[in-house]
Order: sequence, then C-alpha cells, then structure tokens
Amino acid sequence: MSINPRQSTESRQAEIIATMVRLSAERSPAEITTTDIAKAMKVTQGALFRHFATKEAIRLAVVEWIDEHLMFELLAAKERSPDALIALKAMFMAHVGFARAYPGAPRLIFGELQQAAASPVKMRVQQIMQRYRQTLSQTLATAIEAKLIRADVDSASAAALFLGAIQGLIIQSMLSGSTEQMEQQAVGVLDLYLAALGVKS
Amino acid sequence: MSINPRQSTESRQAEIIATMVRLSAERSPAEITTTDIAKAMKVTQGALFRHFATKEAIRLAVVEWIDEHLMFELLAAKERSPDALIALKAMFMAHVGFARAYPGAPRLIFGELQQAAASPVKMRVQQIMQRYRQTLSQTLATAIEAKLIRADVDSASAAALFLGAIQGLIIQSMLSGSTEQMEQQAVGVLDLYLAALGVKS
DNA sequence: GTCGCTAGTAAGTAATAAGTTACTTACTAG
DNA sequence: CTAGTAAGTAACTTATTACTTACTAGCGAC
Repeated sequence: MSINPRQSTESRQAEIIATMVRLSAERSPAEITTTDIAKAMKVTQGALFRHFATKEAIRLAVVEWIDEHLMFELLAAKERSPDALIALKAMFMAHVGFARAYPGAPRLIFGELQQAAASPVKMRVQQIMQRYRQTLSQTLATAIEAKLIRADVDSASAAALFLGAIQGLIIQSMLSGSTEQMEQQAVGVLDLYLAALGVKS
Repeated sequence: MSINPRQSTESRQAEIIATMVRLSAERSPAEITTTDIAKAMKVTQGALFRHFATKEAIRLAVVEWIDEHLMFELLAAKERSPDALIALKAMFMAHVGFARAYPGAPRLIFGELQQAAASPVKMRVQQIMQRYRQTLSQTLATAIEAKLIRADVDSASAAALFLGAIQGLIIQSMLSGSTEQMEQQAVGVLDLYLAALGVKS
C-alpha cells in the first residue's frame, strides 16, 4: 500500500543518478543537496546512503553515467558515417543533441572541473576529455589521409577548436537558459569549423 | 601597533574583490566562504560586512571588476590595431592573456553562469557576453568590408566560434590545472580560426 | 585636545549541510 | 512459518554557513 515500494540498490542507484542529472538541468549542481535528491525521489534523505556511501560517490557515478552515454552516442555517430569527414559532422551534432537531451550533463561536467584538487571525480572528467580528444585527432588524421580536409591542419588544434565550438554553444545556452536555439546555431558554427579544415560548403 | 591598520571602505572593497579573484584561481569560487576571504586578508569575518552588505554584493562587484578590466584590455588591443583583422587577432590573444593573468576570473564567470535564476549577478554576466559578441560582430563586419576575410562569413557564427575557441582553451587549462600551455595552444587555435574566416596563413 | 564617525573585533545566531543511528518493514530461502 | 537480509524511516549529530550585534579603537574636523 506504500506509494514508493522497496527497490533494489541497483535500480535506486540508477534513479539517483537520473535524478541528479535531471535536477542539474535547472539548478547549479553544486547546490543540489542529498535532501533535494531524496525529495525528488519521494524517499527520505537517509535512504540515499543505503545505495551510495558518500555524496562524492554519487557525483562520481553521475560522471561515469555521462561518460558512458555520451561516448555511446559519439561512437554510434562515427560508425554510421561512410567517411571521416561525415563522421566529424555527425559527432558534432550528436554531442550537441546529447547536451540538448540532457542539459544537466554539461552543467555537471563544468561543475566538476571547477574543483581544485585531483579528486577521483575530476580525474575521471580529465580522462573523458583526453579520450575524446584522441578520438577526434584520429578521425582528423583519417580525414587528412583521405584528402577530405586540408593536409596541413594541426590535428591537436583542430580537436581543441572542435571541443571549444561545442562548449561555446553550451555556455551560450546556459546563459540564455534554453537549449532551443542551440541546434541551429550549431549548424552555423559547424559550417565555419569545416571551413577552417578547408572544406568547401 | 595593529598589524592590519584601518582602511577606507573603498580600498577594502578593492581588496576583497582582488582576494576573491586570487582565491578563485585555485579553488572552486562557489565554495570560497566569507571566512576564507577574511582570513586571506588577515581580518575577521564580520569585518567584510562593513564593506559589502551581502555575499551576493561581493560576487556582483567581482563580476563588474572582471567586466571593466577585460573590456579595457580588449578595447586597448582593438585600438592599437591598424585594421580589423589584426584587431581580431589582438583581441583573441588579449583575452587569453587576461585569463592567464587572472586565472580566477574565468572560473568566477563559469560559476556564475551555472546559477539558475535571473539574479543580478547572472544578468550582468549575460550583459558582458552580449556586448562582447556585439563588438566581435562589428569587428568582423568591418573586416568583411575591408575584404580582409571571406565575404560570406556569418558574423554571428564567427563571433560564437571566437568565444568558444577561447572558452575551450580556458576549460582545457582548468582541467590540466595550469595556464602554461594555454598561450601556445592559443596560437594554433587562432590560426585555425582565421582559416575559417578565409585568411591564409 | 576631544568629539563623532567609522573600521574593526569577538562572540554570537539561525539555517542548513552531510552523514549516522536505532528501529521498522518487506521479501526470500530453507 | 520463520529467520536472515536488505531497504526504508525519522530523528539525531556535528560542522559550517552567511549574517548580526554589542562593544572598542583609531582617524579627521573643529
């Protein structure tokens, strides 16, 4: 007869992560408390600690969730593309689409990278970014080999600009408070980015 | 005989702002407390409230300080440039230089734009960004007129990519924890950005 | 000199945070 | 049907936060 029946730790962990991501879409992740999460789940605050030892463990699990799901989208976009240039475009739009589907995700990442020390959570974020850059560099190198983009493109700079372009779009959407315009702005910025690679539009 | 003599509200306000910016270079601005600021100034915590009514007033003053000083650097860079294209390069490097000189400044801005509601502080950040974009768009338009860059460049997208490029560099430096490599990375990214505008290097 | 104003101090306050604890309830294996 | 286990609750602890207040001391104007 209880409104909120007992559930397994596994499903509750997933629920806590999803709730954190959802709440982060509108508020600053740093000021979301365990009480906030618990209330949103219609559970008492203490119940959370049956499933995660500390709040930091929650944050780490959230970052891991983002990693898995974003990377899945990016790899899917890459693999469905016939060549490296189309892959770059698809990854760009997939990332923007992910940020639009889960607006809390980039806020959480930005919040974590503010942290000072080399906490496990921040190290995980570093790892995500590093692997992302590597994937981009590889794809760029493949595109160069296939003569799809300029041969003298510095792939490290090109990877940095790729990420910056997306981060800029996300920051802009955070400022305006809506992800509505992001997708069309993304098309314009992507066009310009491709021009930097020597692609004619 | 007191180590820390009495000072005017004006100079103390400046000191509080400078301390906040300095402390933000290493820690997350959101978790810098009034006690932290006071300790760094070798003053009691209550003393801060002689000079600012609330902590939010401090944050607002800090954002205004950043606005003034960053815009000063940008306009100086622009005005010392013989043409619009050189102005764009100079503004890019001036912004990167500012972020290197005051690493706390971008962290503070990122922290503020996480905020949910339309607080006075966030509105001020919005205003800064908006004016920045306008300045960039104007400069880009001038560069187009002078045939220094491609005529078919969409200046809104180009302004967005300019900002994103810089924000990407800053985020990367926040992750690595040092601003050392930022300046050389900036050169590579700027080169690529200019290529997007149709400038041959 | 001294008087008034203001910066500063020290010790508060109320609110809120994460995490703990003692106890209860529900499911399941034997 | 009963005993063990794991999820949940409610109330608590301890620490920390922004902000306040009663009082003190230094500086400039007269």
